[in-house]
Amino acid sequence: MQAPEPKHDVFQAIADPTRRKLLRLLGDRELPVTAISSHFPMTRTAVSKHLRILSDAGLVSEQKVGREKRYKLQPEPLLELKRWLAYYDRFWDNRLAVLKHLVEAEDPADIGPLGPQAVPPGE
Amino acid sequence: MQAPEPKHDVFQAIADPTRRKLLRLLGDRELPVTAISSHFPMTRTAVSKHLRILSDAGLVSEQKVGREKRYKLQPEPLLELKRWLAYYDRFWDNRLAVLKHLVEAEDPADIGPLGPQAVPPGE
DNA sequence: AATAAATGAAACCAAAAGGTTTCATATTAT
DNA sequence: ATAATATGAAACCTTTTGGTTTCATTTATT
Repeated sequence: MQAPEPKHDVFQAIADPTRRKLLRLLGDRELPVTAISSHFPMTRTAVSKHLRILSDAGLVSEQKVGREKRYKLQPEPLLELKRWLAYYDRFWDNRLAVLKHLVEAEDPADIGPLGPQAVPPGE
Repeated sequence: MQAPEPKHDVFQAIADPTRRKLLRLLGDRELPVTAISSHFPMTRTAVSKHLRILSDAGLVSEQKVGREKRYKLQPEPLLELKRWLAYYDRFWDNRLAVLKHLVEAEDPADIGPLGPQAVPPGE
């Protein structure tokens, strides 16, 4: 089997502010197009097109339920962005490392029951 | 003094693959336009315009030296992207945490004792 | 002083992006 | 069966984007 090779890449997908808002919205809840579009100052069709682009980039998944199609966040492709970004860590010096920590700071309770040891040996 | 309020945002700036290549190139070395453009299959003017967009987003700085203008990476605005991205850490589960660790390849001692993050306002 | 080099601005162009309205289709409700 | 709802496709429009060529300006070289 071959990799899906998305039509739109994640960099382009997140370039638009509407699409970034969509991702935020669909992280919380799984929603059909009409419900989604009520949050935006544009037509349902326009929102639908944005969703298509996000879907092409693998950032949302679609599930058809009766006559509606529910969209939900699929965060995995954002890892590519994270990887791209990680390259530039080397350019941030110690002053900025402070900010970096503030920004990255994870809730320790949110790491999950397995904790950091969940990473198998041999990494 | 007021914040510079960039004309182009970082999301849009990195959406173009040429501009991402430019950032990589200018991380290593500080270069004038003509030297830069030799790395790209387009005219010097086109490269110059891309540099302008990166400059507007604060991602490169310009220094005039004689008749040439040297460009260099300015990584700080990428922190905004990193902050935006950090929001989605909560959606990656343990399976993906493995990949995340592979991808980030950070010293575990570097994770630090900081508490939960403040989710930034805006998108 | 004359020439060459490095650059940006301007005018222009084709294609892509972001939006609209209209229409067709599938599914549910009455 | 009929009507209403949810959606995508199509055609269309305007603005932005990514590129070009040409020209003017500033700064070296010879």
